[in-house]
Amino acid sequence: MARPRKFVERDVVSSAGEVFAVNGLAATTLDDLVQATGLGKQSLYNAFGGKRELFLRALSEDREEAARAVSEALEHGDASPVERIRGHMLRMAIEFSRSDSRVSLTTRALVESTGESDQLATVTKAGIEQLAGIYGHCLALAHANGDLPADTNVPSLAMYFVAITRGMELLGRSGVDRGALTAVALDALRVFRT
Amino acid sequence: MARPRKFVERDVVSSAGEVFAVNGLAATTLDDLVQATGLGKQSLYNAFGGKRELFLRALSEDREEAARAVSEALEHGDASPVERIRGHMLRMAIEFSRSDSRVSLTTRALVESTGESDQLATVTKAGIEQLAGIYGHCLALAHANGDLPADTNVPSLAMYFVAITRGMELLGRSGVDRGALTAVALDALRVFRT
DNA sequence: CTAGTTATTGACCACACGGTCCAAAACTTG
DNA sequence: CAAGTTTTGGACCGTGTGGTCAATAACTAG
Repeated sequence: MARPRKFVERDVVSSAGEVFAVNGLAATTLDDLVQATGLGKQSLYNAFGGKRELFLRALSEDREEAARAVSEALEHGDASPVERIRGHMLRMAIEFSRSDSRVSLTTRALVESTGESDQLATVTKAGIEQLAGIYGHCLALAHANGDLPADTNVPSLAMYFVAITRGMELLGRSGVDRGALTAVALDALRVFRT
Repeated sequence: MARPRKFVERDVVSSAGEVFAVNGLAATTLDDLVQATGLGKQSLYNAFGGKRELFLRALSEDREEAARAVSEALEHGDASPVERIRGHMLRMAIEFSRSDSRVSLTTRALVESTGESDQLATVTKAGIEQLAGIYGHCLALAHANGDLPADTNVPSLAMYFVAITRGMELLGRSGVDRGALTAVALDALRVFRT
C-alpha cells in the first residue's frame, strides 16, 4: 500500500546511539547522524521526530541493553550471588578501562539533562532505579544466604553498587588504567567481608 | 598608561564557571557568557581567547577549589583521619543531594572531552590524580594509626574514594535523595571496618 | 495498470553560533 | 593638556545549525 522503508529502526537507533555515546547530545549534529545512519534528514525526521527524540530512543535502548547485561551477569550462573557480583565488578573494571571506552548514554543524559523536569532526567532516573533493583535482587539472595552482615540495608547497598560503577566509568574515561580500576573494584567489594 | 579594565578576572572566571556548570561546555553560548559575566564579547575575547579557553580557566579554578576544600576537610581538625574521611563523605552526600546540585566542571570536562589528547582530558586526569593524592595522604595517616587493615593498598583505596564520590555526584544529579545518598556514603565507609 | 500512500532525496531556510573589526572611550604618564 | 595605550561596545560576518519543503520514487491493493 505504500513505499516500504529502506532501513530497520533498530539499526538506525543503534548507529545513532554510538554517535551520541562518542559526542554527547549537544555536540552531535544532525549531519553526524545522517552520515552515521545512512538515511536522509527527512527520513530521520519522519521516523523519529528530531535529534532529541532520537537521542531519547537511543537512550532507552542503551538502558535496556545495560539492564539486560547486568541481569544476565547477576541472575544466572552457578556461582554464589556474592561471587557473581564480584565477577561482574571485575568485568566492569576491564570494560571501563578500555581506551576507546565511550561513556554510556545514561551517564551522558544525566550530565546533559537540564533540570528535574527534563525528559532526560526522568528516563535516567528510572534507569538508575532499575539498575539498583537488579543489584538489589542479587544482594537480597546473598543476604538470605547469610553472605552479608545481618545489619545490611540491601536497597542502600544496591545503590552503592550503582554509585561505584558510575564512578569507575568516569575514572576509566579519565585514563585510569585497568590495574588501578580493578583494584578499585576489589576495594569496593570489601563491603562483603563478613 | 592605558585604559584600566572594568572587571576582575577572578570574578569573570567564577561567573563563567557557574554557567558552564549548569549548561556544560558545548551547550553554553558566547552570549550566555556575555550575559553572565557582564562584559562584552570583545573584552572576553581579549582577556581569555574564546569559549574553550575560558572553560579551561574555569575548570582549573574549580579543580583548585575542589582540591582545597577536600584538603581542608581531610588534613585539619582533631578527629582521627578515619573520622575526618567519614565526616567528609557525609558532607558530600548532603552536598550532592542538593536539588540545585550542579555537576562539577571536572566531571563535565571528563564527559565532554573527546579523545585522550584533548586538553580537557589532560587537566581532568591531573585533577583526578590530585584528588586521589589528597585522599591518599589522609589514608596513609589512618594506615599508620592502625585504623586500616594491614593489607590495605593505600593508593588504590584513595582512588576508590574518588570513584565513590564521583558516583555519588551522578546519583545526586539523578535525583537520589539525601537519605539514600547518606546511606550510600555509609556503605562506602564499610571498607574501614577492621 | 491505476490510484493511493508512504519513503526518499536534495535543495532550501531562517537563525544562532563563535568570532572579528573598528571607532570611541578611559586611563596614565610626561 | 596631549600623546600613547589598552579596553570597550556594538555592528558585522561567514558558517553550520536544526528543521522544512516539494518533487519524485517505490510500493500495494484493487
